[in-house]
Amino acid sequence: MPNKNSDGQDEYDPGFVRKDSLFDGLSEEEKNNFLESGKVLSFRRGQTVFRQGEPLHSFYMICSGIVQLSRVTPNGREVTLDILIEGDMACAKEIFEMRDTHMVTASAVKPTKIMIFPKRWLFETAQKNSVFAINLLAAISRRAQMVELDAEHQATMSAPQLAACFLMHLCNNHGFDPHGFDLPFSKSLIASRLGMELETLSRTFPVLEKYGISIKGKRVVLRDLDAADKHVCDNCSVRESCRARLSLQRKKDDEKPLQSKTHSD
Amino acid sequence: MPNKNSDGQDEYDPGFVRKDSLFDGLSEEEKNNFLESGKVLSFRRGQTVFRQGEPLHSFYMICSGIVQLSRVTPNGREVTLDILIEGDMACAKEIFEMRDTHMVTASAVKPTKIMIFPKRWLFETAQKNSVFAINLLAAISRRAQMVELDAEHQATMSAPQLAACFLMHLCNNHGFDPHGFDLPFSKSLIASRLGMELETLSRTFPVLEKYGISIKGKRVVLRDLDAADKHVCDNCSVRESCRARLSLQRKKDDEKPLQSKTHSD
DNA sequence: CGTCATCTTGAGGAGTGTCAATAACTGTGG
DNA sequence: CCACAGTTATTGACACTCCTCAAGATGACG
Repeated sequence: MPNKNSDGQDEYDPGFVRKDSLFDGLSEEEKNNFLESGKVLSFRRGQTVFRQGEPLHSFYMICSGIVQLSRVTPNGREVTLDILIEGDMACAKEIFEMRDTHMVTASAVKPTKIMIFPKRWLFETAQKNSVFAINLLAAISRRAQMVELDAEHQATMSAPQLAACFLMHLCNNHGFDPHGFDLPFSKSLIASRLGMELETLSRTFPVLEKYGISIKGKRVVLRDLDAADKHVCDNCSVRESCRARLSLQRKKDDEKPLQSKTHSD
Repeated sequence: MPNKNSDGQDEYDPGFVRKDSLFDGLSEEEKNNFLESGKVLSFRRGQTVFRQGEPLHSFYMICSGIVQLSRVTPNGREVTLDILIEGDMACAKEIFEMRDTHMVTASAVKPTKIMIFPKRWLFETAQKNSVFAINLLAAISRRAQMVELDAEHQATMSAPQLAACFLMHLCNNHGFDPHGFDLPFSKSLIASRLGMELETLSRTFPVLEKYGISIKGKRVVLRDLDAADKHVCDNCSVRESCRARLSLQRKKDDEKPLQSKTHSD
């Protein structure tokens, strides 16, 4: 259970600020100054962070946990647009688009801590601090590029390819060991994220064995990244990242044979 | 044929700077100052502006004409990611992502003029001028939102719905008269943009009659926007825009019965 | 050990992709 | 103005992928 301070909000742990963050290139002082504008809230598994159509007040950064971004389309279908993890941000797009309502619904997939900033803060900081503005541009651009690549995948890849690609990315983004890791969320969520039905996803798993990927229950093993690569996207260059991690892992294994980074939860 | 000045580049006509442009909120002086950093080049129908994989040097703004952005996927399939028109920009994403090569290929679909800025210029201007930076953030955010909505459509809509939605957007974006306009580019391009085969697109047209949309050759008539709306996306709120244009058109028709804005070429 | 949620497996059908033949349009040269 | 070739689009037949509905299987947890 998280500690609460006098305001009733959780104390924050700035450790989540990693990756290619908005605070890159800022002094520790500036960074901490910025972080004080936000407050950290905790969400239970299944709890809604914000809902599609509600007024948009804040900018969000995920400190820990997992958040599903979804939309209910006019036809009544639910689509998962993204699955956010530690270090990801939400609603920057909408804020700079000057929208006043949320386009998507965000809900915690597991216990999650989120840092929340007033949207005015984001806007004004981008105006005042050019380093921050450039970081924001980079982050939003990166995200836009990912979405575009995603759309390309949907258009050109089969269900098994999509699944393989997703698993490799997952391994990469979460820092899992390709030799074996457990899915951090349900297969239904994955299927929804990939724009396919759960049944279709299930049926891809036997096929993926051929690509050197095996799934038994929640357990995933990426055995042969080369084989996988033949059937999946080069663009993502996941293989390279995964392989880098693999050899890193091997070195670590040599040094401390007992260490396992699989469950970082 | 465009005039050439002493540098061999075409003279520019800043009239293309419309829409929710990067120069919003800047003084005429600043704006013109900025425009002087760019030069306008002309491209023939079919000519390549830049190619996927080539080094990325510039930021682009379309002055007139139509540009197809496409990618060849690792499987060898070509996907059309976007179709740019007057006022659209290209490569901002890639520049702020710090990429050094082009992700996509751009080619002129018809005779096209493009204003070209050094990528350093874009970067430095965003750093120096906070209004410009915010405009950039807005533009990239808007684009990202569109791509996301597009992906949602691909995932949830049938081929006829996609086609109907595309035609309504087309009418809207190009400022055509819903009562009747000619497609400004080939149906193959549209099919490729919608991630479907030309044959599939062709087969949607008879179906679209039911939705109040008729296509005969290049001629398109959006007869019943309400009927179309029932079968297409609410999100896009194309109907509203089209309807606004419809009543605008009616007023114009009342005033000057002979005017026709269909062929703006 | 039963209950609930999550997942797997099966059978059938709708929607698209593929291949191939035909038709319409576009521009060129006689 | 017409015949011609080249491009672009339509139409048909068939195969394949994925969705839908339905029935089990597995796993988590009290």
